[in-house]
Amino acid sequence: MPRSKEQCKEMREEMRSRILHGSMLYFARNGFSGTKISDLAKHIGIGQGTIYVYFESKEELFSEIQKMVNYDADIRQMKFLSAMPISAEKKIHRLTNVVLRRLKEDESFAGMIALNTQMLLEQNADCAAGSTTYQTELYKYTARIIEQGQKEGSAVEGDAMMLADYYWGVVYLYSLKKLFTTQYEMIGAADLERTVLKN
Amino acid sequence: MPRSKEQCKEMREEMRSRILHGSMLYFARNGFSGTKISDLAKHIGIGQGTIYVYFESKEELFSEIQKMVNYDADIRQMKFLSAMPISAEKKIHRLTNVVLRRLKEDESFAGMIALNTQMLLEQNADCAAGSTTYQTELYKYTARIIEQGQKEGSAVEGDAMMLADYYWGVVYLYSLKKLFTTQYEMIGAADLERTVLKN
Amino acid sequence: MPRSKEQCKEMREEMRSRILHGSMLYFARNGFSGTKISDLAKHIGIGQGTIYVYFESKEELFSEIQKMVNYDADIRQMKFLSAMPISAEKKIHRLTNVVLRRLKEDESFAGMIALNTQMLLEQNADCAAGSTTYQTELYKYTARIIEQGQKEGSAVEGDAMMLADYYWGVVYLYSLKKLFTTQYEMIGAADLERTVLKN
Amino acid sequence: MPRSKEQCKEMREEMRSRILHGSMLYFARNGFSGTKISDLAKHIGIGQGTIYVYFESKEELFSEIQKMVNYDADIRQMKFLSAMPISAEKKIHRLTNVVLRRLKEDESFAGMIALNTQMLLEQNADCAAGSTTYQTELYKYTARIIEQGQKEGSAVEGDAMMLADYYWGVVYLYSLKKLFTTQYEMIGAADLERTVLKN
DNA sequence: CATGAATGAGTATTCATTCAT
DNA sequence: TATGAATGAATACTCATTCAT
Repeated sequence: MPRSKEQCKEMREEMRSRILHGSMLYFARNGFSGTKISDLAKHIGIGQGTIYVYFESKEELFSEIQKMVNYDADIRQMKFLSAMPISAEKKIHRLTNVVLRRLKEDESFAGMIALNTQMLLEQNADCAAGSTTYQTELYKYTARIIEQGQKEGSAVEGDAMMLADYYWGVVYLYSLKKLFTTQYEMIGAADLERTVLKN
Repeated sequence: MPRSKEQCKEMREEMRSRILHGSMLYFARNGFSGTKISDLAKHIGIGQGTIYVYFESKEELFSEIQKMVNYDADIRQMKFLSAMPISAEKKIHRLTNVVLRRLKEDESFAGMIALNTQMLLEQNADCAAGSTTYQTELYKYTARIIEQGQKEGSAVEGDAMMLADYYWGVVYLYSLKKLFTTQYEMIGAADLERTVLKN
Repeated sequence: MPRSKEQCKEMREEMRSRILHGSMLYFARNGFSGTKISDLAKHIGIGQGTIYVYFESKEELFSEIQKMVNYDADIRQMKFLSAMPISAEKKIHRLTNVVLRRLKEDESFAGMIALNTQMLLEQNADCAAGSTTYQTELYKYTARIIEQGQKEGSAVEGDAMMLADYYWGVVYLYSLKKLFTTQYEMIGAADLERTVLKN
Repeated sequence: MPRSKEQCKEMREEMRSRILHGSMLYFARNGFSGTKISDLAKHIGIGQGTIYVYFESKEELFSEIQKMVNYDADIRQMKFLSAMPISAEKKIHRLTNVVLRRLKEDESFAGMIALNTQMLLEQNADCAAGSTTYQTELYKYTARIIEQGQKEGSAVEGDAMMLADYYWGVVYLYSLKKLFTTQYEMIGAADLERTVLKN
């Protein structure tokens, strides 16, 4: 018995994660059918077969990536933010700052947003209400903040859910820019906030 | 030879156009690699071989579609609009009304916007300045209107080209909604205009 | 080095034998290409790599199995039996009893017969007279008994070698039944003997 | 519209049949996992893709072959034979003659028998009573003849179904010889009949 | 011209084999 | 020595493209 069970499991977890993370941007950029397993493996720096040690099929890999990008740390933060005892305007400032900073620094964040939003789009097409609670949860808390802002007079009028959708839609838009264009100009906080805030 | 040359040519033109239009939404929805010629042909209601009578390859078909959606009627209108002797605010109102009406009524318009924007995104990635003058022309005239608005005090501050890009980005966003989701809520004129107009 | 060389060698021999025996039925049932090393290892209860410590390749393992099932204890017994000073009928009774008893009790025997016969079949196909002396030796002594029986009037007429082949063919047949079917009815001695004996 | 619908359908039927028949012997000889689609296609003289125009997968092709070799012309003949107003001995003579003649002349017949019997063997293993009514039907009518023979005193004693199984088992045995060996000696009628007939 | 059956290059997936531990 | 994770050559399967009708 060469390696301890624990070491083994750790290694497995690590490789699985490596594949998952290494694939995410690839899928986000090229879509499902535009992504070749052979390219993917080369890009990650592993053999093609290795992918099939960890995932049943290309489809399963993709679906696991979708699950991964759905992870709820963000949701909890949003829930927390929405419940804070500060003005909606401030909340939106904070949210916007966080979002734009991550978008600037972290390509993975852009990939996550892109995959999530695309999932949401395609899933609506299927009318299969599916598992995409992530976005809707995120939207729900964002809408809550917007409603607070509407009461406080800082947010624009209109259906809060739709406005939340608008806000995150614009975030998606600039995620795409981050993913696809090399020389792009990131949106400014003021511009993004204008989707939901007056003035 | 019973039919005249003209009739023949007409028929050819008609079939070509049928393929082009029938493919556009398909490509807009599924992307290049997500679109199978066999599905496409079935969807259009013709044989697979027929496509190859009119187009050299899948790539040529796609590129012809891209050329088609680039057609310059829109550019001329924008040029005309930007040059009109009215306030920028009014111009933006008009533009927005036209855009939203077409988006509501016409799925093809959504497809056009989607394909154009995707082209722009991917092309930047390639750093091949390519043929996408369409968008940039459109953006240029939009930027011109925004600059006018900035002078008049109705438009928000910032780089006009970037704001134009933002405006059309949001239009792209709701084109995607139109294309993918069945039960979607179209953005309102006020929300769209807020990308570039104050208040 | 705590263990003696002998112990070591013994352990090696033991594992080698374990693999050989554990694989035999698997190959007999699923054939060469129907047998996966991974399944085999799982079935034996060892790691895949272990097999390659003892055998160069899947092919070598298979060929070693074929050698093993060819082992000559049986041939010597047959030689001995054929030379005994009793009637051919009695010899065939004895042979049949031994064969049917082993077939009933021992799945490995069925596997051995199956592999041997298949080897014989496929080898003829290759026209490579190969190493399968086993069967032919066995057949030779069986044929000798049959010839004796023909002189004594107890055996049916015809080419003795062909009748031997028939006899063992039927044994192969019921080996397959043993290997593949759970609820099967083993052939009776009288039925088997009728391949070569009158009455 | 180039070809008439009928012509088209005919061509399809013909190619399907060509694949089916061209594959049968290949599968009978090499088994499922020993058969490569690429080899198969080369052997039939068609492109690999063509196979997938007619069959979903290698498995489906194999299962369609199994259905094909199950075809009931034989069953009807057996039913007819078993019901004829002649002695069981004569019936068995006729059956044996027909079977041996076909076995001699027609390799496909050998393939059919081989596939059918293997199916029967493996299916019993699965305990899935499956669709293999063919063999059991055949066995049933054979058993009926044997029972008649037992009453008439020409057939050996014992469970008629088991004897039928024995008879056809021997036919399987010589089918394998036909399929695998080039220089083989076909069993004689008397030898085959001795499985079920006295003397 | 229009078709869809046939094709093979390209892509996904499997599995015998290797190798670090 | 024994292991099982990693590998890539081999294999199954797909799909853009061709071509006979």
